[in-house]
Amino acid sequence: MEYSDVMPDSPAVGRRERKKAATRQAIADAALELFLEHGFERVSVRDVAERADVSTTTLFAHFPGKEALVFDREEEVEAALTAAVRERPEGRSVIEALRAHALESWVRVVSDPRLDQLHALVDRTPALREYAERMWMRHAAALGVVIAEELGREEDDLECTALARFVLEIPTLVQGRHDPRAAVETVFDLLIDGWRARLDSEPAH
Amino acid sequence: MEYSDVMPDSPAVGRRERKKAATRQAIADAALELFLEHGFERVSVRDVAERADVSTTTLFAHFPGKEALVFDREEEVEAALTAAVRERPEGRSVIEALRAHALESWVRVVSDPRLDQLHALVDRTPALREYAERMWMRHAAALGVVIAEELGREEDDLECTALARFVLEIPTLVQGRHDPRAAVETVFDLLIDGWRARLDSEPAH
DNA sequence: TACAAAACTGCAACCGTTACAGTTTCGGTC
DNA sequence: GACCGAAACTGTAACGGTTGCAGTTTTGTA
Repeated sequence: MEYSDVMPDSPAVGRRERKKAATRQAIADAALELFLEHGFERVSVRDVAERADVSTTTLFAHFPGKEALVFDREEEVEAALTAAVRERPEGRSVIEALRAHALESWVRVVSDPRLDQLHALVDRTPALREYAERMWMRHAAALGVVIAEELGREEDDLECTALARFVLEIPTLVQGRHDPRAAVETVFDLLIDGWRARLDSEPAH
Repeated sequence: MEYSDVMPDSPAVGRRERKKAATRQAIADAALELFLEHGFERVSVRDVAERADVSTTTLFAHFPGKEALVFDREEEVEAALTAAVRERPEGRSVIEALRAHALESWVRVVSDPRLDQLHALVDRTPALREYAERMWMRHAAALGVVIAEELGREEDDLECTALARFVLEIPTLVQGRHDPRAAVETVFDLLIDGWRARLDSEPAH
């Protein structure tokens, strides 16, 4: 029995991992700061590394590329997505769960000014928009698998993977519309009609 | 009245444009040749320029980037796509026209060995696959507009733009399945159910 | 024939990214 | 508590895509 077993609250992680996390955070902070101030394209990774007081080599040891400096925390997004499906309330269909999740999480009225700034930055930077879309669509695989699991289908079931991809298209589709909530609802209505009596054919849960 | 007006058959284009086109073709040919022989990543744009006997500056005057060397002729693809909708046989719905087009053009049993090689090259090169998908999805805007026109909707009608994007997802969705034709049919069935009585509500043509 | 635009050139530079070879720091082990 | 191997970090140098620039050649046209 060891100390970390007795005190699970305190960081079970040693100095090493803490320092690593600190470095990563310093880099991300420096990047965001510089990007917001001067724009993404006008800041070089060398600038970021300098500001974070690390070598560019170290920077790339923590982030796979320049764009990734902005999109930290992608795993959390995917986790929330799959959780929304997996832990949906009893009796609610998969699509309804996704609709609820979309309305809650994607169309939020942004209040946090930091997130707001970040969103504006991504919005005005084509390279970041493209990167964001690529990252986003990579969740399709995971989402498709979860949906298939929940419905007792094969992992690569076409209807499930299609549903996953189509749902993930929604943010792109409704972006920039005057009434995003209504737009989300409309698209989900389309999907529900298409998948009606197909996804229900197998009992959920 | 000028010579070119009397002889519309003969190239109305002068030596200048002809040479320009020749240069472009030489570059594209050199690129494809080298890429097929050594692989995309192991050939530099400087190599391509050298083989085509032009400067790299000239190369980038003709193509916006390395990947674009492979994807010539994207306008033609988009033209075929919109034409499939616009010039569909009398009485056939937009979705049906797209389904037919998809089955004809996207699931072709490739016989041309050149196209086959090229497809294999793209398939085995992640950078090219991503680029191809990005290019492909850019057609969504044009397709959405055409669909909206055909149905007498607003240009940015949500249901039309959504349909366009979903249809263009299909190649990605059915890629690598044992029966692509059946997969295409399945997805179109889903879409038809979703859009039934929505797109028909406005008379086409 | 003369002139302006367009195509092309060579070169140098910037930037993202990686390889490399070495140093420091840390965690666990005898 | 010294020791060892792994992991984090460093600086430098390079590679490859891309662009800017200043100058040369080619071409259409007045």
